[in-house]
Amino acid sequence: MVARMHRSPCPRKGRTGRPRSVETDRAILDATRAALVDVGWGKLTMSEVATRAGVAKTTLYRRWANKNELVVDAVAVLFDELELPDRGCLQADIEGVVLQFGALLARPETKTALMAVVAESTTDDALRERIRSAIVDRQKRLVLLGRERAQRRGELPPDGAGPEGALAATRAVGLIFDVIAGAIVHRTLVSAEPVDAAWAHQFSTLLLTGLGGLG
Amino acid sequence: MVARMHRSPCPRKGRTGRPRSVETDRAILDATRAALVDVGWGKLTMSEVATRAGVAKTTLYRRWANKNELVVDAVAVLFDELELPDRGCLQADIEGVVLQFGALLARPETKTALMAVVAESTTDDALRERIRSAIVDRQKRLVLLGRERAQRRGELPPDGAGPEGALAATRAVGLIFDVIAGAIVHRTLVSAEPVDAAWAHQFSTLLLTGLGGLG
Amino acid sequence: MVARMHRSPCPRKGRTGRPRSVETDRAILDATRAALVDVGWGKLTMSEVATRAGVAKTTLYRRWANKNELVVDAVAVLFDELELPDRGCLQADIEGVVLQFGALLARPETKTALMAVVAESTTDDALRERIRSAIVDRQKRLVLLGRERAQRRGELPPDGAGPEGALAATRAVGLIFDVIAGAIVHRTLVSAEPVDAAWAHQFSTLLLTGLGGLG
Amino acid sequence: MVARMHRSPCPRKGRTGRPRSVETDRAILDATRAALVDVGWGKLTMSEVATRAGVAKTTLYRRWANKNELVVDAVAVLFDELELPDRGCLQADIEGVVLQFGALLARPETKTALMAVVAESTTDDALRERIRSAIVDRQKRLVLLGRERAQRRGELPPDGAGPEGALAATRAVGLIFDVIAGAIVHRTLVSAEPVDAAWAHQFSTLLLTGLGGLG
DNA sequence: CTGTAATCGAGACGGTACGTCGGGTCTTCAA
DNA sequence: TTGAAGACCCGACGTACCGTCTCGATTACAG
Repeated sequence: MVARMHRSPCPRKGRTGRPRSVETDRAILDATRAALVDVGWGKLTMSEVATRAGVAKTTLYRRWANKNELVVDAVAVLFDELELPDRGCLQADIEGVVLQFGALLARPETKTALMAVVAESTTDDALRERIRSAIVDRQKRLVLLGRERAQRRGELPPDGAGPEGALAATRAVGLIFDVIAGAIVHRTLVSAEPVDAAWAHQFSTLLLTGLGGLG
Repeated sequence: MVARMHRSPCPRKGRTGRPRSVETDRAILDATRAALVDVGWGKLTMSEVATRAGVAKTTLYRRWANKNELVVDAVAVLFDELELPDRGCLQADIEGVVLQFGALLARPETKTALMAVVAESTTDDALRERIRSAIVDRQKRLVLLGRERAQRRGELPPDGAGPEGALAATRAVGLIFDVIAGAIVHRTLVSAEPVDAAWAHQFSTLLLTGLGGLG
Repeated sequence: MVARMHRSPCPRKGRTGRPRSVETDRAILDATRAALVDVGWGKLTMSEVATRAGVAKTTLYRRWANKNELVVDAVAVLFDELELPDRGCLQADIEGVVLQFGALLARPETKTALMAVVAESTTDDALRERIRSAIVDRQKRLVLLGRERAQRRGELPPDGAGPEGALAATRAVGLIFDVIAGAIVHRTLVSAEPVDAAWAHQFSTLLLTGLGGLG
Repeated sequence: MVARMHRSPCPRKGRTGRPRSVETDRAILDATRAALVDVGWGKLTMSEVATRAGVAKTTLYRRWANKNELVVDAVAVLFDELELPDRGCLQADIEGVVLQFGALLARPETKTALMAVVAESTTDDALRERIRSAIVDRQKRLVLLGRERAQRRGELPPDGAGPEGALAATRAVGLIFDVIAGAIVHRTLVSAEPVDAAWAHQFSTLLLTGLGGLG
């Protein structure tokens, strides 16, 4: 385990020396997103980000070990927007979150960066962990919440009792999450087609009633 | 439109001079995959590929315009393995293809490269087109085939008549493809968990019966 | 002209606030010389000096405007050792001072730093002035003293009378200084050979009797 | 001993690959001297040299390991100008070469760079060797030539016979070289005064007749 | 004593240059 | 014309120092 001094300045009491500027933090993340919009992930450079943020390259590297980690943090805050307002029934809830996530992925900064860092994470465990905690968990929470709400409404059967019931519930949440998020990502990035109301409706129908329901 | 002399050696009749070695082609693609396994997409370099293939960089660039296109071709051939043997019922067919695609994505060269080039394709139309023709269409074909087979078996309702029926069918195939491929990619790369028989079964059940069926 | 607050703490009367530590001054100059010995001029850094002196970089810059000036002062004190004991005759006096200066230049901190700051001084007038007052004048004084002593002994003709006599004397001192100091510096740094008793004798002979005396 | 691939491409017969451009060599050295004139040694950067030469930084580093070695080579060619025309008598010969060398050192590119690389050479043996072969030996040759000519004229006693005679001659040449070159360097750089005809005359007189002759 | 005004250690900061690396092109020679 | 070798231009990398700055914590001397 490397002695990571990056991130989390963690303003300890006995801290000496000049403290890190919090404005600088924000300026850098904002600049990163702006640069992603303009030049995309592939052409994104640390120098460019530094220049846009009005900051020295050194300052970037003091906080983030590399481009990947910076971008994860820059993009992560966008996922805080995601919410799950109660629209009365499960299908409406699903369509709502699908549209929200679709809109988020339609933004150029997300589109170009998200899969890139995921690809990098296949050979970088620290990065994968950062993605999980900064992005994935934020999304999974919504699936959990929606499922519980539907169970309260009686739209979905309650979790089985005992430990194996809890395990099955966890598995189900994982599966549903992969299906929903995966489908949206795939349509947006691979198929390159928009996640609109029509698609969201068709998708939610499939999810609720299975393949037979599509006809 | 750039004057693409790349790819498609297309052995024209009146072609003069020394012909390109086909062994060289294979050696390069093999070296590319081997390098992907060892260093991942992020650290992959053209020089490295050239060295491994025992070939000069010039030779690479004579055949592929850039790193992205080379990698797409190197990975694309792996997708030729995918088949859809008739296992008797729709659910078994789905589970079979899910496991096949899961196994393919479990290979490090696919895992690290696929999403990387997809990410690049968000800012490179030529690359997106190459991905579509070399990879996506190969997969979509399987969805189409499986659906037709299930319709012949009576497991799924037949396409509606007339042009709007055909359109609905196309939409359905697109949706199903995004759901299946998206779920597998997401589980493998983002959730970083294996696509095994249990998961394949649970997923196919969800797909066939909808959320309610999970309980 | 910049408002130089550097150097010369000059304990003014009405001075309030915490006074500068004099021990710190010494510690810094010692650390500078030690660092020069270890890493040479080219690799010398202010941070390194600060660390060795157990002092913050700020403290250095409060006292010296830059690396050059610090090094000049650090090296200058070494030139205070130079003396001109009366050895009875001019040649012995010359050989004595030549050996002293040779020994001084043989020290690694002097060797590596002296010509470096001289080189810098070609594009920095303030630095040249500092070198002149801190180093050059200390040496020139010896030439002046030796010449006067030799004139008293009758080994050299007295200065001519009147203003043009004084001018000629000044010119002669400058010339002699350049010849002696230059020869020693050149032998040490460029020819990279030692200034030992034999060389000192041969050199003093040349100086006293001219080229013909070498045979 | 490091495997130095720098310099001396040494166009071997069986050489493959694109050969190094000789024009590039010249362009770089010219650019180096021009940059020295404009910004001085201290502010000289490899990037600046590369830009001026219309060349990539990589190309510089392929040929020279660092700034010091590049500058030595760039300055060295200037020393090829030095000659020793026969002016009839020893004193005139000396004054001629003194003025030539003085003029050379008065050029800003020489002034700022020469002592800088000499200073660096105190902690870099490879650099010292390069300086010796590229610069020092070119100058020493002139001393040797002048001495022989004066001996033929009868202005200086001939070398003693036998091996100890040869040794003494070598020592004398070394001494004379250090005295002449050292005096000129010292006057130019340290005393910062010009080497003009008057000084050259006074200096040559001192060299020929000794200190007594100055009166 | 107590406030004021400096000093001090620590370290963040904006810069500038470093020396290296990789991408993609071009040049030479041999096959 | 292909192909190997490698020079070349370009641009980004991540690091190292520079000299400045902002902190909080110490001092001395003045009132």
